[in-house]
Amino acid sequence: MNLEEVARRAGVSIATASRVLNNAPRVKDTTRVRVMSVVEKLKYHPNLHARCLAGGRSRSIGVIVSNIENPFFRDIYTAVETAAHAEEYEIFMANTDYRAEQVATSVRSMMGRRVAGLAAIVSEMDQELVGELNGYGIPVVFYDVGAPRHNITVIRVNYRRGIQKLTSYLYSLGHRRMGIVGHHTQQAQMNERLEVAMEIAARYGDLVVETAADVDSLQGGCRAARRLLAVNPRLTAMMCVNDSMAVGAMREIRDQGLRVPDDISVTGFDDVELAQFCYPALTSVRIPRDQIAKDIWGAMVGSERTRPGNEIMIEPELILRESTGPAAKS
Amino acid sequence: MNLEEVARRAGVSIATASRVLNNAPRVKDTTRVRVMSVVEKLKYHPNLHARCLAGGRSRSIGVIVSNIENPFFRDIYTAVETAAHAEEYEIFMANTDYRAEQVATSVRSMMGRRVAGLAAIVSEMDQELVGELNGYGIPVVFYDVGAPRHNITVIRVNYRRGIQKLTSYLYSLGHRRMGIVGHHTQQAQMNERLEVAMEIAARYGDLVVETAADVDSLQGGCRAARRLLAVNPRLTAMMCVNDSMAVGAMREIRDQGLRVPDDISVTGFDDVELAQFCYPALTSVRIPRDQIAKDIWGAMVGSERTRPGNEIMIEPELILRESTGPAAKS
DNA sequence: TTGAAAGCGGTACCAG
DNA sequence: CTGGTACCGCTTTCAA
Repeated sequence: MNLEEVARRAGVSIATASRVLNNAPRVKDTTRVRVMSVVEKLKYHPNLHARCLAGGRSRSIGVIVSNIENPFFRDIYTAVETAAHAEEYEIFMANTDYRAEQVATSVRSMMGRRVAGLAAIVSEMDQELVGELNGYGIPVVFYDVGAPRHNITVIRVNYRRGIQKLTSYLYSLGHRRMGIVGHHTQQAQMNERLEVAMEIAARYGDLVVETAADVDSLQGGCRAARRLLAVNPRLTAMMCVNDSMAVGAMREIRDQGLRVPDDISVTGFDDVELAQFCYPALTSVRIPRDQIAKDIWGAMVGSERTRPGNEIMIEPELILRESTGPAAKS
Repeated sequence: MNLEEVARRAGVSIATASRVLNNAPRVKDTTRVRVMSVVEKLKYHPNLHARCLAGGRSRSIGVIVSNIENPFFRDIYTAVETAAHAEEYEIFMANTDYRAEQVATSVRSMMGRRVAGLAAIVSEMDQELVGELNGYGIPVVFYDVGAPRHNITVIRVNYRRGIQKLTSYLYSLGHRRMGIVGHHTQQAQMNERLEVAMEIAARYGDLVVETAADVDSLQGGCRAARRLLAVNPRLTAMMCVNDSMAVGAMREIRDQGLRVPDDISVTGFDDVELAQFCYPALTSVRIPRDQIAKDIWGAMVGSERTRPGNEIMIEPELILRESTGPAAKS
C-alpha cells in the first residue's frame, strides 16, 4: 500500500497527500482530515526508504560498539540514544562482537543508509577503514583510534594514566605479585589495555606479573582468574581490564576459599554501576561515559568542544572502594 | 556518488554495474574486475534505501525491547541478533524505556522500514497497537501480550508459576514477613510481575507483605529495599522482580548492617549471568532466554514450533543458590 | 554478455 | 490550496 492509494481513496493528488503526511502548511483543513482518516483506516505507514531516497535528508546517525553486553559501551550507547531522540534523530546501532570484519560490515551498512553522522566506539577499528571514513562529508567520531581530520573527531581515554594510578596505588599497598586480567578480541589475544598494563608494570623492578586473557564477560573474568591462580597461587592483587571481569574474578577467588581484599586485592576499570553494587564494592577507575556520550553527540551536531578535527582527551579518576587493601603478609 | 557514476567510470551500463555489485552470473570476468576496481577507488557504498525500494525485498527484522540495559532483554536481543546475522539478516533494534508512546513510534518506524518480521519484546504494548499489527503480512512476535493470530506468534512466560514456586519455597523456609520489590514502567506504578506476586502472596493467610517499586536498575532495587526496610524493619525475605533489582537490594541490606541470607533472604528473577556471579549468589527463577530468542527467530522464518498463530508457553524453573535460607527467629 | 528503460514510493518544484 | 511531474538511486525484465 502506498501514497498513491491513499491519495486515490481520499480523492486528492499524491502531492496533496504527501503534504498532509508531512504537516505542510497551506492545506485546507477538511482535506487534511479526509486524508488522515484514510491513512488511519488503511493503517498506512509511509515507506521510509522512499522518503529518504526522495528527500535526500536522513536525520539518523549510526553508532557502532564492540560489545553491547559490556556496560561501558551500553551506557555510552543509551546516553547517545537519549540525546538523539531528544532532537528527533533515529539511531542505528551495530554490535561488532570485537570482530574487525563485522566493523567493516557495519560501517558499510551505515554508509549505505546514508546516516548523517557515525560514531565508531570500537577498539578493533583497523587503519584502512579509518582512512576510508576520512574523506566522507559526514561527522565521524572514533574512540581511541585514528587521528582527527576535518570531519573526524577522536575521543581518547588516557588509559595509561588510569592504569598508572592503579598500579602505583597497589604497589604502595605493598603488592609485589600481581595478576592482570585482560580480554581478547577476536583477532588479538589481548587488548590494548592489557598491553599498557604489562608495560607499566614492567617499570617496577620488583613487581612479579602474570597475565591471562579470556572473553569479555563475568564468566571470562572468572576463568582468567582461575588460570592466574593456577600459575601463581601467591598473587596478592589482580588488576582487571574492566569491572565485569573483576566481578567474575572475585567470584573465582571466593570459590577458592580466599577473601577479597584480605588475601587478594581486586581492581576493575570503567566504574560502571555494578562496581558500586557488587560485594565487595570494587575499586575502579572512572571513565565518564556520560561525558563521552555528550561529546559524541556534540560532534554529530557540531558543538564547540567537539568541532570535527578535534581530539578530546578523557582523564580517568581512581575510585577507591572495598576490594583493595594492604598486601597480605607471606 | 551513485551507481551511475561508477558505471560511467568503468565504461559500462548501470545495469551491468548493478549486476557486478550483486554478484549476478553472466558477467564477463574482465568487466567484473573493472567495475570492482572503480568501486574500491571511489569507496562506493550502494544506497540501501534505493536498493530496498527497487528490490522490494528487505532481509531485515525489527526487535523492540523495553530496556536494553536490563540483561533479560539484552540477552534475548543479542541471541536474536546472532541468529539473524547467521542468515544474513540485518536487525533494527529499538529501545522503548518502558514508554508506551515510544513503542508506537518504534513500531511505526519498523513498519516504515518494511522489515520482514517484527518482535516486540515489551511489556507496555497497548491493545490498540496489537490490533494494528494484526493484519500485516509479516510475522510478528509478541511477548506476553495479545493473542495469536494468523501472522502473530505469542511467547508467554508463566510468571505466575515462577512466583508461586518462589513464594511457597520461602514460605516453607518459615518466612512470614516478606517484601516485594517491583519496578514501575513509565505509565503504571508497578508492573505485572509485582501484581501477580501480590495476588499470590495474598492467598497465604499469615503472610505479611510490603511492596515497593522503583526504576528498573541496581540503584532502583537499592532504593526500593531501603523503603521496604523503613516501612517494616522486621522483614525476613525480599522477593525482587528481577535479578538486577535483587542485587541492588542486597547492597542496601548489607549497608544497613544486615546479612543475606542470615537476616534476610533475597530472591531474583530471570536468572541472568550476574545471578551466579554476585555475592551471595542469587536464588532466582530461570527464564530460558536462549529458548525465547530461538523461538523468536523461528517465528520470523516460519519454523514448526513457532508457526504464526501459535502461542508458546515458557515454563520457569526455580534455581536455589546462596541468597536464601531459613527465616531468622524473631 | 550487455544495455535501455520501466518502475519502487516518496518529495518538492512549478503551474494553475 | 491543489495537481502534475521530474527526479532520488537501484533492481529487473526485455531486447539486442
